[in-house]
Amino acid sequence: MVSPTVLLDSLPMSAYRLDALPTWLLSRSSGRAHRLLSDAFDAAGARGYHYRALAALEDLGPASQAMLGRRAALDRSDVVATLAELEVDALVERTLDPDDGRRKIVSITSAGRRRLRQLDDRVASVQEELLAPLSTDERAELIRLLGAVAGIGAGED
Amino acid sequence: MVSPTVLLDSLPMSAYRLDALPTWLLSRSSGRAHRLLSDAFDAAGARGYHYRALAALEDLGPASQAMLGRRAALDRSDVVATLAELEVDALVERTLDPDDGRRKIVSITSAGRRRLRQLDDRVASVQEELLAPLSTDERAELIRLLGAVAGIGAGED
DNA sequence: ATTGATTCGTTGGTTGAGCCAACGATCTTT
DNA sequence: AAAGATCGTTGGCTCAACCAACGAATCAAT
Repeated sequence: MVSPTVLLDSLPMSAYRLDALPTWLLSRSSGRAHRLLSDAFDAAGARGYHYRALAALEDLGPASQAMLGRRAALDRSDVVATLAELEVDALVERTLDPDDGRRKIVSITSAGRRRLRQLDDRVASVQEELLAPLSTDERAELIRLLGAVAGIGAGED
Repeated sequence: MVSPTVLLDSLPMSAYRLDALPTWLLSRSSGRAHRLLSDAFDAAGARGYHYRALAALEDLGPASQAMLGRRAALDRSDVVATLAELEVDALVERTLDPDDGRRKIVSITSAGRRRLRQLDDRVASVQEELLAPLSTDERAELIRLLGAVAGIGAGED
């Protein structure tokens, strides 16, 4: 364990210590992102969980609810509720897994794909608005650094 | 308004679209940061609001509750509750502002400063753990980029 | 083959951060 | 003097995230 004061001393100084604190900056920018996304989603009558589920589903292909939950970072119980909502509009389908009686295989429907494309557009607009202060290179760098911090691609199944 | 598809096309590709989405990466890393901080704080019998208030107070010097709330991004009502909790342990003091009957001037006490130093150590450890995958240069760059995205230093009073 | 552990979907919760509305009191603006 | 803004305070609300427990099904290990 490195001495706790080492990092802060090497950080850019500000009149206000919070403004140089990575966790604080993360919290603030994530909060802003969340606000923008929320607005965009409920202007479309959707919620964040819907997008995460649909996007993960199209990427995964037909998958069990448990797999879907892992991929979209949704608790099992939240997957249940989310899928129930998506099923109302026939955006997803559930069938029993013939090879494993515990599982249900979830698939995105063509209506779901259409819906996902709508939401993708709105989500892309939010990225644009959020990253407006950054150049193209800076955006790519930010994504790379955040990926490392978030532990993406660092072997979870 | 830029076409929504422009950004995503210029982004690094991943097998899973969420993993290339800035808002998603922000949410994930912020979530991880929040979890680490929460654990650190309640191992010390504190909460995030306490640290934010104490840190902002030491930086600001004696300040009104409204000013404190703006600086620490706390709602007025949350400032009230937080200060009440801090006052129990005499970490802050409140006096009426002689120049403005609406205001109360809040000051951090020496006990508050001692407490803040404890929490600062724990917070620094969390930064270290969170940023472990990054080099020193990368950490500085991440802070810079997040500052821009969060709109820090972009003129709020 | 039976037992023990694990996984799956589901139900029914809890927590905490972030807000919002409204109020009386006080200041500021006109 | 009147109208509007700001202050601290009370009492709420929402939503993302998470947890515990359950019966059913599967898997692992003897």
